[in-house]
Amino acid sequence: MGIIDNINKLFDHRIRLGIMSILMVYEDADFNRLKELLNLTDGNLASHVKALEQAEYILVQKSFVGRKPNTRYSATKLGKAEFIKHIQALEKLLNKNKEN
Amino acid sequence: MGIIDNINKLFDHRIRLGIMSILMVYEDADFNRLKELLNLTDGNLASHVKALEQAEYILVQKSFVGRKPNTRYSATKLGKAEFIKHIQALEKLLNKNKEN
DNA sequence: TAATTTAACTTTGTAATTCAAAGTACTTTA
DNA sequence: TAAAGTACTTTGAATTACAAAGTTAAATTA
Repeated sequence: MGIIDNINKLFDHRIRLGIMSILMVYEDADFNRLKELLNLTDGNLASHVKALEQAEYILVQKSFVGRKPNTRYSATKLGKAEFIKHIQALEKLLNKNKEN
Repeated sequence: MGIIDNINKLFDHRIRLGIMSILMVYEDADFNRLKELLNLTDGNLASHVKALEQAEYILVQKSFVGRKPNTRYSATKLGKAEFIKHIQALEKLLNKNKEN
């Protein structure tokens, strides 16, 4: 088993990593907040959240805020667990052989 | 400026991240060591080290060890500096808003 | 000396990924 | 009624990733 095998390929991209790290800090974030924080086009954001949604790492909730449609995203239990595993794999990789 | 803009695209891939993290810990590593540690095919490893070499993040040194050809890779000053910047950007992203 | 092996690639070709831009549907605001 | 906002989907081009096979050159083994 290689040392990078525990790195989750879905998180091995700055945008999805960014989305998840935002959703680890905030309970939820809506489409436009993510778009602004990550500086993305609509289509690009949509495709990345879709990938995370299909993996069931995030939950999508549609509603109306006032009269406007609003889509909120939040990390699922699975998503949070996988994200933590990913970070631990990253840390392990980066701190490799500091002691042994 | 988005919060992921300081993530170096060259390092935004588990294999190249793995190569660099190895070369941050060890002065150098040869082709077969990297191949084994990262569990890669020859061609795949060759293409990733080439990308890092072209960016001048790693240095390639060919020699003979005993009677066998041997290719050693080491991180350049630039590579080390960029890697550290990348890790700091990662940490910043992952610890986002822990205090503010 | 001929065949095989090892090291480190390069080439090839396919598949997947990424992304901007444009298009869509619906609603609301001017 | 026109323009703008929300959240997409579609399109298409470019890039990237990867395994597998081929290559080169030297070394070893038969």
